[in-house]
Amino acid sequence: MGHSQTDKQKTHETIVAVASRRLRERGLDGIGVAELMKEAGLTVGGFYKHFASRDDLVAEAMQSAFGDWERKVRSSGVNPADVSMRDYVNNYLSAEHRDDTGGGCPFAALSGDLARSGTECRELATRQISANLEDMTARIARDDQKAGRQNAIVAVCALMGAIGIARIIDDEPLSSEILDAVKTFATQLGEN
Amino acid sequence: MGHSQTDKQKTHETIVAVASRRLRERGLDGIGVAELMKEAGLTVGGFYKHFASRDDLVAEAMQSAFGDWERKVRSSGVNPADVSMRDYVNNYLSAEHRDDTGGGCPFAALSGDLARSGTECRELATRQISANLEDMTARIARDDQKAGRQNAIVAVCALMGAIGIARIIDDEPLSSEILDAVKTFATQLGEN
DNA sequence: TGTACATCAGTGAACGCGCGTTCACTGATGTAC
DNA sequence: TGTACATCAGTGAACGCGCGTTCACTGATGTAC
Repeated sequence: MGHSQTDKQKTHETIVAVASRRLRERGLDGIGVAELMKEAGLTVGGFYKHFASRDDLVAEAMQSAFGDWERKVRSSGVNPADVSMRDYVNNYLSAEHRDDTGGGCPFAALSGDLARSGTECRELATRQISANLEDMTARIARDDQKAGRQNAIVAVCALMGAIGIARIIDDEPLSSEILDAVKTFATQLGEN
Repeated sequence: MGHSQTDKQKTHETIVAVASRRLRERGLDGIGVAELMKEAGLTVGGFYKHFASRDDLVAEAMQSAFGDWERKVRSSGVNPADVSMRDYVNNYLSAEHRDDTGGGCPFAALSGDLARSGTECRELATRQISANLEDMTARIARDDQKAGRQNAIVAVCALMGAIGIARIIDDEPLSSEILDAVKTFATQLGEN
């Protein structure tokens, strides 16, 4: 291995990418440093050339997870800059999203962990939620602004709740029924 | 300490009660056996007179958490046997519930952990969710049965999602706004 | 009723394993002359 | 261009701590006579 700056940066990004997935899959303390480095094709010791501590990585991976998800959402619609309600809902409530926790919405995967985590993560998450609410409000073009905001909140909560519940349920038909019911509801909010 | 059966059973229940709260507060692997026993007023070693393993306790505490919550819900309304939508929603989306993860809805607290846990827990949780959906459907007395079921699903998802999000948010006004918006929406579903 | 013995919930030290972190070392790349 | 040296990403063994589990022991209660 070389030690040019770009090489190091690539390695860094690989570690963060692996962590970003695994943390969503197994929770914020669901994977160890050694295993993580192995999955990134490296060995334990090198970790501390990139991060001051495991917590440091978690914070960075969390940020990266929000970015990954945002990017995936934008690429899921016909118009990347402005994803329609229909596209957003079909993507969010798809069986693929339900079955790919590691590549999915960080809130749905980590709500419990986020609620318990430190100020830094909480502030980041709060900003992200605010942004999500504004995007959702934009998808609900209504005459009454106040009602639009309220519907946006309900939609965001219902979507996240639906994925959370659908992932718990040990019964495929019921799990799909939940995704579909919320899909129908939320899609209607986009039609006016 | 004596060793009569009732004494042992009381101790057992104390341990489970402490675990039931702490697991919801800190996640399924958020508390250690020693700390748990200390909070129950005991010492480590005695743990294995009651449980075969930590996993064994977690399973029992999970079951107990569902029971605790169910009991709390039934005691929150005017009529314990049949809690109205208004009572249910006001209880579920209260600041008290948001701020008392340990005494609150196990799904909202542990959705991530439950999705990752074993068959036993998943099956238990699935049964619980089915029951919750039926109760919610009963609260939404509609002419159209199919619409009632769908609205029940949306309501359950929105409630759970709202608490999850409200707990993450680091900004009291926004957190309350979310609870209130979903409260208004869900309460309306109960009025027909 | 009183006495001797058995039971077993609870004690607390000890064990072993896994995990985060440290550290001396390697060897490929970059720089100086 | 070629050579000697410096840098530093990555290695992998080792350390220390915490946690789940085990175990020999205690002492209060229950039972037998």
